[in-house]
Amino acid sequence: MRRKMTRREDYLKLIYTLFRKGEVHGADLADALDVKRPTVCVYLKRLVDIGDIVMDEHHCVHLTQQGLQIAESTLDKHGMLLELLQNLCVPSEVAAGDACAIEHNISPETYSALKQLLNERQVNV
Amino acid sequence: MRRKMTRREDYLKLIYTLFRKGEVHGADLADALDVKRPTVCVYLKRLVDIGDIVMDEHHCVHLTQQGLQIAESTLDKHGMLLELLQNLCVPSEVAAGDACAIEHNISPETYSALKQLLNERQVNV
DNA sequence: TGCAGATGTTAGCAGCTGCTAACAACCTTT
DNA sequence: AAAGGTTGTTAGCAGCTGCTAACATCTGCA
Repeated sequence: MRRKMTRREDYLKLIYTLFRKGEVHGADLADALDVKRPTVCVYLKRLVDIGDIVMDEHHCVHLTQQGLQIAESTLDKHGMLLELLQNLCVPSEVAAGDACAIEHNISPETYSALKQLLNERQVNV
Repeated sequence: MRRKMTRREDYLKLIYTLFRKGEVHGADLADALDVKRPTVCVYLKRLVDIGDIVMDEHHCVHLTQQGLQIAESTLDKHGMLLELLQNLCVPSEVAAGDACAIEHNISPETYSALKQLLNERQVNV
């Protein structure tokens, strides 16, 4: 029943975001995810094995095509949920947390339905 | 960030539901949750420790006030999410799965906002 | 050059959730 | 009463995610 993509998606999402601002190191991820460096180090090796990322010679993290696809898909869901909740007047802080928790667990059908709902509401301002 | 109430809420929700139909045994829970009996047995002892349930002399499970409150709250969220998703034309099977995954992770603010949205949509049929 | 601080890595631990194997306890059925 | 089936329980294992302690590596500054 549970999809268990939470950790993987959280890492890839963050790597994608940080990458747009410059090089991505393990310590950056540890700070942003609020976990310790060893935790990140171990899991990054996992992501390399899975094929979501590659490490360059300076220990910088780079997304593969596969990792990029997952990151973008997750960020897309996150953005949609965040906008929708904000549109429904949920405070931004709370909406961000809920979007983050929900994004890993919605089916394509629910995604489409909520996105359409959001579009309708944004038109009817 | 994560609330980690998933397992507890799933058990209590199910116990509540099964209890309305008769006595609740570990084997019933194992069947319904699609896990093995030892898994249920061990976790039921945990729920007793936490104070969510009590076991009677025939090994039947009973919710305490605390467990009842959590079960009802979870079922309430589940029902709201299910109705909302169905209202948005998400197929019932899929909606049920998503409701189950989302129900453990929404803030009171989001709950209220979604419930209000559902009410508005049900009025405007 | 040499030290200090940041970063990466390894080893070992813990809690959660699940499993199988094995045994105990009970109940039916012959 | 013996045999078999269902249920409960215990022990030991595994995978996930996190931690600390300790060590290695690198980098910049004095």
